[in-house]
Amino acid sequence: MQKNRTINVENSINSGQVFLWKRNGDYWYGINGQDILRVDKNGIINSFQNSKVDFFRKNDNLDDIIKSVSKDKTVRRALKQYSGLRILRQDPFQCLISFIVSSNSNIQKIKMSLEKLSKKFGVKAKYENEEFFLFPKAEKLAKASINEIKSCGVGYRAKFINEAAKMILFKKIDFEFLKNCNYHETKENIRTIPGVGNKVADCVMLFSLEKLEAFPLDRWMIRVLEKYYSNKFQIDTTTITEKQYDVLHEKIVKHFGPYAGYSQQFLFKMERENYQKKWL
DNA sequence: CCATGGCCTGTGGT
DNA sequence: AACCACAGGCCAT
Repeated sequence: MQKNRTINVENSINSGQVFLWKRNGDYWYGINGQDILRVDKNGIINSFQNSKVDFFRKNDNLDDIIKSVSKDKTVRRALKQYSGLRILRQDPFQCLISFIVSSNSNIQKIKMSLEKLSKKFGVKAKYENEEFFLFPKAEKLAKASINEIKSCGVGYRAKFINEAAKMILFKKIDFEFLKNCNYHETKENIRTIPGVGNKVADCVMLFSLEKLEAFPLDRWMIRVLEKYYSNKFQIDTTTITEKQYDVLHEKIVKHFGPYAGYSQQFLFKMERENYQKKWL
C-alpha cells in the first residue's frame, strides 16, 4: 500500500534547495548542470538533454522514509503540512557552487549571482522557443580570472569558486566516486574545498551526493532546534563551533535516523514559512 | 579546542 | 540622502 506518492513541485522548488528555477505558465523551468528541466504540476519532467535523471527522487520509498523520520510531534506536523515536499537530486557541481555562493547571503541574492555566472560563463541554449543559459562547466570557471567571477556579484567568494572549479577539473574531487563513499569520508573530502564548511558540505551531500543522513545546520535550523527540541539537543552558544556541530549531528541522526536529511527539509520549510520568508 | 572579527554586496529600514 | 544592519558561513588570528 503506497501513500504519500504525490509530489508537491511548488513546495519542493521553493524550499531553498535550488535557485535557478522559474515558473512559466503551467510549468517550472530549471537549470540542472548542462541540462534544462521542464516540470509540470505533477512532477513529470521533460529534459532538454533527454536525460532520465530522477530529479524528484521518485524511486525513494517515501512511505518508509516518512515512517522512519516521524519521531516526534513537531516533525510529524511538518511532514503533514508540507507533504509532497521532496529532496531534489541535483547536479553536484552546480550544487557545490550554489552553496559556496549561499554563505552569508540570501535567496534572492544567491539567485542573482548564479544567473550572472551562468550568463557570463554558461552555454546559451534554446529550449521550447526560449533562451536559457546552462550552468558553467568547471573548466570554464577554473580558467576564469577572479575579477571576471567577481563581476557576477559574488564578492570574496570569487576565489572560492575558482579554486573549487580547479579542484573538480583536476579531479581532486570526484563526485561520482563520492556518491559511493560514506557520509564522513565524503564530508572530509569536500571540506578541503575552500568556502566549504560544515553547513555547505551538508547541503552538497544531501542535495547531490546521495547522503540522506546529512542535516544542514544553518541559522534557521538552529532556531528550529532551540524552539522545538531544546530538551533533546542543547544549544548553549550563539555561534556553533565545529566540534558542537559534529556532536549535534550525531545526536540528530540518533533521533531521526538514516533519512534525517528529509526531516531537515520539512522542518526548514515549515520554519521559513512561519516567518513568511520569500522564496524564488 | 574555543572565541572573535572581518568579509563582498544588495536590500530594506531609519 | 546617507548610513546601518543584516543575510541560509567561512576563515584567519
